[in-house]
Order: sequence, then structure tokens, then C-alpha cells
Amino acid sequence: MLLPHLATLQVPDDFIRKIIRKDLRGRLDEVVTRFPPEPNGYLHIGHSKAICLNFGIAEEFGGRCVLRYDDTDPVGESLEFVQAIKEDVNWLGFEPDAVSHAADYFEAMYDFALELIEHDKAFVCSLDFETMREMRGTLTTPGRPSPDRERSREENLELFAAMRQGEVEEGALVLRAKIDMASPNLNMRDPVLYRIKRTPLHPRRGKDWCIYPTYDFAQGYADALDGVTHSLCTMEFDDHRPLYDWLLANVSLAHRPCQIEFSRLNIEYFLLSKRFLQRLVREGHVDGWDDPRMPTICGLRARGVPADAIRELCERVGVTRQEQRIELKMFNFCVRGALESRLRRAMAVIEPLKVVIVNYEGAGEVLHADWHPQQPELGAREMPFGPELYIERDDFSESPPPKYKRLVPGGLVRLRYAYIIRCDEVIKDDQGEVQELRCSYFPETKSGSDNSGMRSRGVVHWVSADEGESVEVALLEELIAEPDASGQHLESAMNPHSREICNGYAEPAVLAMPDTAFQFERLGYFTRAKPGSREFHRTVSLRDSFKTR
RNA sequence: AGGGGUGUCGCCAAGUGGUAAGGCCCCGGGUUUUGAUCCCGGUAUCGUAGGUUCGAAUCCUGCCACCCCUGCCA
Repeated sequence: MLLPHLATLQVPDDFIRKIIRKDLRGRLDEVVTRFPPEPNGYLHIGHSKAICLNFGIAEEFGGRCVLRYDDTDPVGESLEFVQAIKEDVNWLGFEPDAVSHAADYFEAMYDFALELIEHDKAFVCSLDFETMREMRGTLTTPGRPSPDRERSREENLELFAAMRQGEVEEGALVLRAKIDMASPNLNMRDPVLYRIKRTPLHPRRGKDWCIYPTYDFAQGYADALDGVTHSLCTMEFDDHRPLYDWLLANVSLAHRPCQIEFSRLNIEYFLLSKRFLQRLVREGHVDGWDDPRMPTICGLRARGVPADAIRELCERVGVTRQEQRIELKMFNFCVRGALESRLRRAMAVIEPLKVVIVNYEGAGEVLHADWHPQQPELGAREMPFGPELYIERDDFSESPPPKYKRLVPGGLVRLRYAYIIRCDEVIKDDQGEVQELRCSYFPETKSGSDNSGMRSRGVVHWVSADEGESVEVALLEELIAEPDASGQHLESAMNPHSREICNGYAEPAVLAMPDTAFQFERLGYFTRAKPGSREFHRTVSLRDSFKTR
């Protein structure tokens, strides 16, 4: 799983794995983890950290990992998301040992609720939303008990049954835990356990149920029913843990999963809130959840980011309880690392500038080059060369910055895999815009048989003007312009240049190959919009150490 | 009457009383017909103030900063 050039990376060993290793030495025989997405949206790169952690641990310790859909609230959930989540998990390289649904445990959960009521640990409350909020108190003042708190067990049982039977209006009654209205932990102030929802229908259970358990109620029991030993979740649930434990302790359940929290993955320029992503799609800022600029798993896949680049990133950033905001550079490093050794190289010119070789005799010739300088087993291709070519506009300059290694008037530059040329004349239009370069070439400098001893300033890529294939190339950037746009308004945060289209030319061999992605030399890694398409978009640029560019 | 969590190089992150790993970034240099890749080399006294100790990033005390919590979302 490690990338060839990154083989030094050590096996993961974080505080969670240390706990598990210790538990396996005595307390437990097997480790069972779970990844519990709510099927109300697409997975994004933030989820991949939890996926890699949970599935990775199961793999490393010979345990199991369950993909559990946390479908406890029908609002916003759909089967479409269920399907997409499964596909994304698989694409990332993981196969769940089991798939479960919290909704399939509704019957068992209902029984746990009854048990709590029977033990006087839960009650049916008739407070309306507003009043309940008011009576909960604030961060610094204690709450006050509901007037229904001392309702009799019989009445609670009766009312809860009525709720379940659909005899109660939505919002009229809820089931609450009876814990401590004065607890400094707000989660312990008699939290709601069940609420009534008549609409929409549950995507999986239809109209079987009209009462639904809250996250807090469902989580621990679903974990227990799934046989989970270590319930790994993100830091914001840290102060839910006392409730998680309380709910498990007050019911006759032998199995006791334990919750461990770790910090979320944040990446510069990636805004991962579901609300934000939904809005991008809804308002048409992107072409869909799988737009190649989206930070969703399917978006990254469309962009050409390989699964192992994502896994590599998750492994590299580690697992701790510290907030982490990873630099984009780190992400890009992993993407390049995954692509570097496996993509064929090719030449494409994105902003063409015509070059005419005035001393070239004949119509043209065919040159040869390996598909990859370090991987000869990838084979070689032929490329047509002729008297008219295109080079990149910014590979020529009349007023070059210091240390410029490209073409200047009167200067020499090597056309990669071909000849050294000299710029003899610059043709401009009325506006003074460079139109065309007239150059002469040196036949004795032909690549592979050059013993002229001539030295050029640098090397430049090119495409035959006659035989180059026209291609449409999209240069992609992040959707937001600020490294951290959380809390900003969408309008001001959006990057207006997230997709710039260029019309250019690629060497013909590119279109003759079935490869879905190439490295266009000196430009970056590019992926086809669709198989066989002549539309490409840039997955990531090459690292560029040219300072004044 | 608030509670919980976190503070080690620009970004991640090891380290758990014996004198600061590693990666990314950055800066030098080498190889190179991609200013790519690859290869060498360089860069921190641990939020802060005290204390304990022969010895502290690690133990104790105070302070400071940041994050989370007042949904019948997850």
C-alpha cells in the first residue's frame, strides 16, 4: 500500500492503536470497529480519515470493521446516498466485513427504551420545543426539571406506546432520559431519546416507525449490537461520552463498546461542511457532487486523484486529539507521489505560440521517445516533427527575468526529444503582440545522436503544428480562495478562477492511447474528462521551484 | 455553577524524568534533454511563569491562548 518512493514511512502507531494493542493483550480477543455515516450526503475527504482509521485498524489487528449506516433520522436521507457511500468506501480500497443499518435495530432499541422506563431512567415529556430549551438552563446556570419528570412508570409506558402507535401528534411528546438537570455537561440534562416524525417516510423502513431515536440514544446501542469494541469518533463527541456510557450501563447488555475520540481532518482551501457542499451543488457553482473541483471522494476521483494518494495522506497526518489543518502542499505531495511513477509522459501545449523553422527542408520526420524516463517498461511512442510547431507562450520572453532558461531572441533552446533551435526573428501583430517566432535548427543536435557539443539555455516542450491534435484543457484550482473560509459567506469565499479552459494541442500519440491520465511534461498531471475524450483537466501541477515564474 | 478538549519547528507529528525522531514546506548542493523525479546536506529547547529534581517537553502549581458544548441534527 505504500508508494514506492515513500517506502520509508513507518507503520501507523497512534494513541488509539496503542490502546487497542493493550486491550488485545488481555481485555479482548478481537477488535471490531465501525464507520457510521448518515446517508444524507456524499462522503468527502474528511470522512476518509475515519474510513482509513477504522478499516485500517481492523486489517492490522485481524479484526472486523462494519459499515453501519446511521439512518436514525429520515429527514434528508436517501437510498442514493447509501449506494454512493458504499461505492466510495470500496473505491478507497476497503471492503466492509459487514454492512448494517441503525434502522434495522429499531425494534431492539425500542426494547432498550422500555427497559429504561421500567427502571425509572426515562420519562415521556410534553414540554414544547421552546419551553424545553428554556428549562435546560445555560452554560453557566443549571436547568430545571420538567414537570413530567415524576410521571409514573405505568403512565410513561402507556404514553410511549401511544407515541409508537402513531396516536400522538408530531412534536407533542418526546422520551427523555432522567439524569441530572443540574449537570455542568449539557448532554446530561435529561436529553431527548426519541421524537416523533411522521414525514418523510424512512427510506429503508417506510412507515414502520413514526418515532425515531436520537443520535445519542442510537449510537451506543447500535455499536453494541454490531459487536463493536472500539467506537472511534471525532472530538466534538467527547462530552457525549458520559451519556454514551450511561445509556449502555442502564440496560441489560453484556457487551460494552468504548468510545474514543480523535480530531477531524481539515485541509487548507477545502471547505467540508455538508451545508456548504450542498449549496455549491444546488446553486450550480459546480457541475454536481462529482465535479472534479469538489472535495468529495467522487469529486477527487473524477479529478484524477488516486485512492492510494488519499490513503497516503491519511496515514501521513496521523491520528491525535489535536486540531489539524493540513497544508494543501501536503495533499499535493501525496497526489504527485501516487501519479509520478505510473503515468505516461507526453507533450501538450496549452497556450500555443507558433514556431517556424526556416531552414528545415522537407515535410517532416518521426522522432521517438520513451513514455517514461524512469520506467522503460512503459514503452515508447513516435512523435511527428516538422517545420511548423507550437511551443508554450511563456517559454519565450523578450525581457526574461534573471536565470530564465527558455527561449529569448537570439538565444538557443532545446526542443525536448528533438533539436536545438535558435530564435532569429520575432513576428508581431499591430498591437505588438508576439505572433510567431522564426527560428533555425541545428540538424546535428538531434536528440540521441548529438555530438555537436552545443549547449542550450534549457529544454522546452512542443507539438507539431501539422499533426498535433487539438485538445481542451481545464486548469483546476480550489473552489475557495482563502486557506480557511469557514465562517465566511459563500459569495466572498469563492475562487472565481477555479476552472480556466485552454485550447491547445497534444502530440497525436496521446489520443491514440487508452490511458485515462498522463503527465504533460512541465505542466502537470492531467486526466481525461471521459475515457477517450480530448478534454483533459489538471489533477495537480508539477512541483515548481522556479522562483520568479 | 459552567463543563470538556488541546498547546513540541511555517504545517503535521514522535517523545511518558536522562539531555528534542520523522514527514511536508523552505534553503543550499549533486544527477537529469521535464526549472519534474531521484540523491545529499541544513533549519526547534517543547504556550507561559514559577516549583520539585543531580537532571524536566515529560512531575507539581498558577496563568495565557485556541477549539467544542445551551437541536426533538449527526
